[in-house]
Order: sequence, then structure tokens, then C-alpha cells
Amino acid sequence: MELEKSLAGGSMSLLVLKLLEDGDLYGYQMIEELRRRSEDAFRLKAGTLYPLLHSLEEKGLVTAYEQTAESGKTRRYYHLTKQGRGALREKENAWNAYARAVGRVLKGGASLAGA
Amino acid sequence: MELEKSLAGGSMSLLVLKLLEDGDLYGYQMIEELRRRSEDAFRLKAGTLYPLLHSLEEKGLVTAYEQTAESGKTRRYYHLTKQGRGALREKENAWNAYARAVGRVLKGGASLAGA
DNA sequence: TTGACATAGATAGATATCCGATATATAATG
DNA sequence: CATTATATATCGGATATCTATCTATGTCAA
Repeated sequence: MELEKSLAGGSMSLLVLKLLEDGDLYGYQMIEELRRRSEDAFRLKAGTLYPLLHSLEEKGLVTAYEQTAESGKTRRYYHLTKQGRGALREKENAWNAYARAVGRVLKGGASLAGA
Repeated sequence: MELEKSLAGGSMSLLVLKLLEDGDLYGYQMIEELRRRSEDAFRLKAGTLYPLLHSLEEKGLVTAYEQTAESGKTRRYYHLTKQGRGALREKENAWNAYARAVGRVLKGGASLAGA
């Protein structure tokens, strides 16, 4: 496809990295945050998120640490690394380029197009 | 994911249907048109397009007919059906909703977000 | 205390999208 | 005649995401 092969389908990692820009979060929290910030449009599933977090960790874009809440529940927090911030910038740029390109096609309709 | 499961990754069918809104096209031509209208951002591959066209035909969103050019080459033209126009509208709406939702997440950053 | 429910994390399997490689056939070009 | 561009097509594979399922703990009500 060009423009980062998998941005069309790979926007989830962009969104997750973006959430971590503002501070460390644990998985379950990301699901809620994403839902809130997207105004209910993105309902990320656990089965999507956890494997994704593991792969981001493997790539060095995030680091993880455990912390037990007052409640007693152990939570696995994720932190955006410097490398992760770089990747986030790239993905944001790629997304913007992709969205603009789609916009051009959707706009270029009928009368315009200039034959 | 919500919002039409596969729009993030399924924008190709939207773009192809959109191209056909302005008139019938044959496959090879769509590849060039899409590249032109997206200003070189989308380089749709033949291996992506032809199976996609077959599936759009199966779903009744397009119809196909053959026509031999003066050059002698036989081309398979695709025509957008009424049903296809309906699907196009839906996909455009879904794309816009998706893009807006991504926009909200990407914008909602740091200082804003409102704790 | 027992059961239901929300929280919290994880994996396996299925499906869809898209690309790369490959194949065929004809027209144009050298 | 050989190569390149046009034109269509299929197959195999990579990747992304979802569903379903599993484990485990905390909370709340009956």
C-alpha cells in the first residue's frame, strides 16, 4: 500500500502509544481511556490490546513494571520510552498522510477530476 | 473495533467504489486513477485489486462487462450499481467517523485531556 | 459464605485485508 | 524476435483484529 504498509489497519498501536504520551497506564485503563477519548468510537478488546502491548515491549517502544494498588490488585503499568516517542511521531505523520490521501480521493469526485 | 469492523484496514473497497462513482473503469485503469487522485500515495497492487473487484461483484455492488478497445485489448469494465452507491455512502460515513475518532485521540493530548 | 460481577491479564483460533510472487496473453517498441 | 507495457488473474503469506476462553482477585449483596 505504501505509506507504512499497515497504517490503514495498524492504527491501534498509534492510538495506544498516544495514550501513553500523557503518562503511564495499565492495560485495562487504556481500554477505558481510549473509549473515553474517542467518545465511544473505539472499543478496544482485551484480546487485541495485550498481545499488542507485548509486541510494543519487544520492540522497545514501551517498558513495563508491576505495581499493586491499595485495593490489592496488581497492575502492569506501561511506560513510553524515548524510542517509543520517536515511533509515535512517525506513526502520527503516517496517519496524517494516509488520512489526507483518502481525503483527496473522496473529494476529487465527479465534476472536478479534470478530464 | 466498532465502526464497521474493517474500515481502518478496509479502506481499499471504499476508494475503489469511489473511483467508479464518476464512471465505469477497468481494473488497470483504477490502479492508475487511484495513484493519480491520491497524488502517488496509493499504489494499489493488481494482486489486491482483482480479487477485491470479484468480491464486490459477488456482493452486487458492481457489475462487469467486457469491451475490446481499438487497440485490440479486451478490457473488463466495472459499473457501480445502485446498491453499490448505497454501500459507498455508508463507507464514506464510516471512514469519516473513524478519521474523526482518531483525530480526537490524537488531539486530546497532554495538557488538555481534562483530568 | 456463597455467588455474581467488575477488574485485570493472557492465549488460541478464526477471519479479513493486503501484498509479493507468479502466470497468462496481447500490443507496442526496438 | 525480444523486451516492455498493458491487462487480468490466482495463490501463499504476513499482519491486524476479533471472539472465545481461561485464570485470578476484589467487592458487594443475599
